[in-house]
Amino acid sequence: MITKIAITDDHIMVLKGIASMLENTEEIEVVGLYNNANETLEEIGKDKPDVLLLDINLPDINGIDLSKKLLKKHTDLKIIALTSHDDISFVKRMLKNGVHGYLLKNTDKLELVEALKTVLSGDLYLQKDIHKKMLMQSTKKKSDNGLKPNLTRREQEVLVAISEELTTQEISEKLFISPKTVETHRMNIMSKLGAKNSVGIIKIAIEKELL
Amino acid sequence: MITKIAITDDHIMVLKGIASMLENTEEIEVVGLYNNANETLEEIGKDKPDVLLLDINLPDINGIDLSKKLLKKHTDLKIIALTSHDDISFVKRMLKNGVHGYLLKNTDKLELVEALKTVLSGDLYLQKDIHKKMLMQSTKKKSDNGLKPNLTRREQEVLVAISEELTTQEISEKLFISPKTVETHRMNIMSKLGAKNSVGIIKIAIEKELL
DNA sequence: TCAAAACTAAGGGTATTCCCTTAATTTGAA
DNA sequence: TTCAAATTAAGGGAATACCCTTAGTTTTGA
Repeated sequence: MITKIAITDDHIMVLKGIASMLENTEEIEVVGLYNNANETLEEIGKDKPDVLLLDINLPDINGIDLSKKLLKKHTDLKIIALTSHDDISFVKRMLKNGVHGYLLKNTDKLELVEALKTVLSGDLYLQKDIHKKMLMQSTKKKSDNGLKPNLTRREQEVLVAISEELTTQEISEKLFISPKTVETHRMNIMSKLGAKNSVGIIKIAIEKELL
Repeated sequence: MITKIAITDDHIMVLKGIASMLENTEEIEVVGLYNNANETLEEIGKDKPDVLLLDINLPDINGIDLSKKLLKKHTDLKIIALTSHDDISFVKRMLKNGVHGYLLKNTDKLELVEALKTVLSGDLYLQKDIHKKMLMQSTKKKSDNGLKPNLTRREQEVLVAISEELTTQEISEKLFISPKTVETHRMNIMSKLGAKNSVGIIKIAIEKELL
């Protein structure tokens, strides 16, 4: 079973570099080399690669939109994102859009073949370095949340009720307290969370995982 | 430089298994073996390990709370979580709580040493299998959200403004449209998302990643 | 046991949201 | 070009949220 590969990158060096790395490999055939997004969209239909190595930074269309479009038309296509370095935010969004893996451009042949295998088997391929960065980033963000404001038991109950889209009246009936009391609690919650209104309460509560 | 290791696990087999795996290794010294959380909390102060291999499923205290407590007292301690298999949700929460790595219990010596090195150098160690699962899970969840209701461009802008805790008046000034138009958009957003009020809009928008 | 924190409640406004309807104008895709 | 979708806008009223203050009661931890 021969695997057909295509590559999209606006730097010819990269294009030829990867192609030559794969040329001497059995089981792998390079069927297409594209310089930009539009060329990719036009030619991929006739080349029919199994896997596309896709540079994220393209001159015409950004990698996110391009991969979305490609995957809509070619549902069987596997896409591996190529990144130069620090565009981790892009990688995250591309993964959400159904991209199957990502690689740094300084990847050696061994890892490249490994990535191709993984992706073809249906799994996601996730290069170590970037993966670590992603997790570091996400854990940093979450610990960056600051201290959890400590809401009282009652405030917590009111918070949950607000998040259930209940009105003050309905909350008061649910908790068997006066609507005025509910309002007091809501005001205190707003002040503790630094929210301007109930929308802010919910936004911050979800952020800080109070719900 | 000798690295001091301690291990907490309620299964003696596991405890001795890991200990013996590491015994013949230079540079690594096992300084403590603990059967449960309380024993760990009591003894770790005098054993002073550099790294603690910590089983998540303990009889007395759960791994999340334990690691939180340990890291509060011993800020230099590195903790690697040991998981039996499918408790990925726990792993996520432990990472948030500052744990430095996690390993499956069927890890071989090589990977264990690799994990120790990584963690000691200040990085996170993330075993491939679990890592993949985590990403699969998170991408699955995100596509599982049901169809994204397709808000129009303008509705999207209004949505963002609402999430910024702006009032109708403020939104109208930001977008250079009448307050009445903003209200119309908000009503349409509510109807499209199935929300009862702005709180619901934000809750659902965050859930479905429209923000 | 005793003070602090939490919970309760209300008055009295003002501001904002919610709801329904109708309709003119603009935009985008077939 | 043409028609549907999107954007704009308004009237008008009821409902709800927001804001500030004060204050009695209950719970709880030191």
